Amino acid sequence: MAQKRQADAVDKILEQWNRERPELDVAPMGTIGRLKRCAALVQRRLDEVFEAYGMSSWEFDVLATLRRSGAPYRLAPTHLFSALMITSGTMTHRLKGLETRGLVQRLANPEDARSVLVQLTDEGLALIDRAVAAHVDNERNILAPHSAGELAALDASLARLLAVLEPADDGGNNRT
Amino acid sequence: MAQKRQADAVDKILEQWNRERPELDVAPMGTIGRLKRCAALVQRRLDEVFEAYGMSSWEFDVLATLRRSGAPYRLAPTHLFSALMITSGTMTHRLKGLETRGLVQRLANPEDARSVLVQLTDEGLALIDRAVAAHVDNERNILAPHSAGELAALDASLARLLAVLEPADDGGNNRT
DNA sequence: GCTTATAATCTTGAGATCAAGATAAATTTG
DNA sequence: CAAATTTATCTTGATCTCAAGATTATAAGC
Repeated sequence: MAQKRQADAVDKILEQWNRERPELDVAPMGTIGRLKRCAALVQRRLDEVFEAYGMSSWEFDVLATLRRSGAPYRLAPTHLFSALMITSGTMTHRLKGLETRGLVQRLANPEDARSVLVQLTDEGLALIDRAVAAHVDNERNILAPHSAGELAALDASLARLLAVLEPADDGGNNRT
Repeated sequence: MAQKRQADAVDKILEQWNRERPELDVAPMGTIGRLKRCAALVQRRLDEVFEAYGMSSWEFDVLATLRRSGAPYRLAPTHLFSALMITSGTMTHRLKGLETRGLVQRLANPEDARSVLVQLTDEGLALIDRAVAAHVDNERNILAPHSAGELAALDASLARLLAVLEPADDGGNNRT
């Protein structure tokens, strides 16, 4: 048997349910509870670096999506909100803020007058290029306590879970 | 070597970064990206059941915390917002809504006039007792495509990650 | 070329959340 | 016991988000 690990916050929740509702098999709560809790705690650590670069998590997400699309760092809002799993209205709001800060600019799309193209400004490009390096370092630090083998196992497990969750996802945030 | 799995949305993001910033080792982005994406996709699935019971995710969380504390299903707001990783102001707002719906009631604490005790009403107890059973079933269905061995590996990996993340967490949402 | 349907973006209104601080009670210190 | 500190909750103001629908442009059918 594997070494018994110390009880964490999720184990305590499961114990409570076992006492109160012993007829329920709450094992799935453990796995999903840990998933959610890990994600929330990791997000807090990520936010620390974003704050150091004067941006919020959502600003990083938008700028990074434009940056990794490659020169000329230009995408339609529809592409952006689909990729980021948010609604079109939220995207409008985000772009307004980023444009006010001078990090992106909106250009008319010569091929489709309904749409618009969002492009990183020089300033936006410089900011995200610095921030993303610090961000990956931060992520590496967060994972640093784990061995390479542990990380490979975690990544493989999450990839299998994602493979099951993702096809069912229609990206259904689009508002038309 | 393990069988090569099909590329998922996160793999595509990593490929883009490798092309644009080949000097960065973005492997940590893969693991953390999958963690966040799995958590977001799972949340959507969970919300479907909450909606079927006329509640939102946060309402479920508060009622479930009270329920699993055991009879008389009564906790102080401080305990609740600490357990739920939210601020005190958010808790006040949540309790107002739940009290308006008649699912909880607020009682004066005879032992400490600064504080208040929140208790499930009969209606709140009946609702959460039905909802939690459906919720666990839903979680079981979400994980059903995976073998017992896969689930054990996922749970063990997440537990190790959580063990590293959790001690560093001071639960620092309290406003005083 | 009209008419209808589809598509892309933006607007509006409501709700959730946080940070900061206000209020008030209990506790500690001298 | 009075003052200062700590503790528990609530209030305020700002921001983010979504759902629904308005606006405008393109595409398809006839």
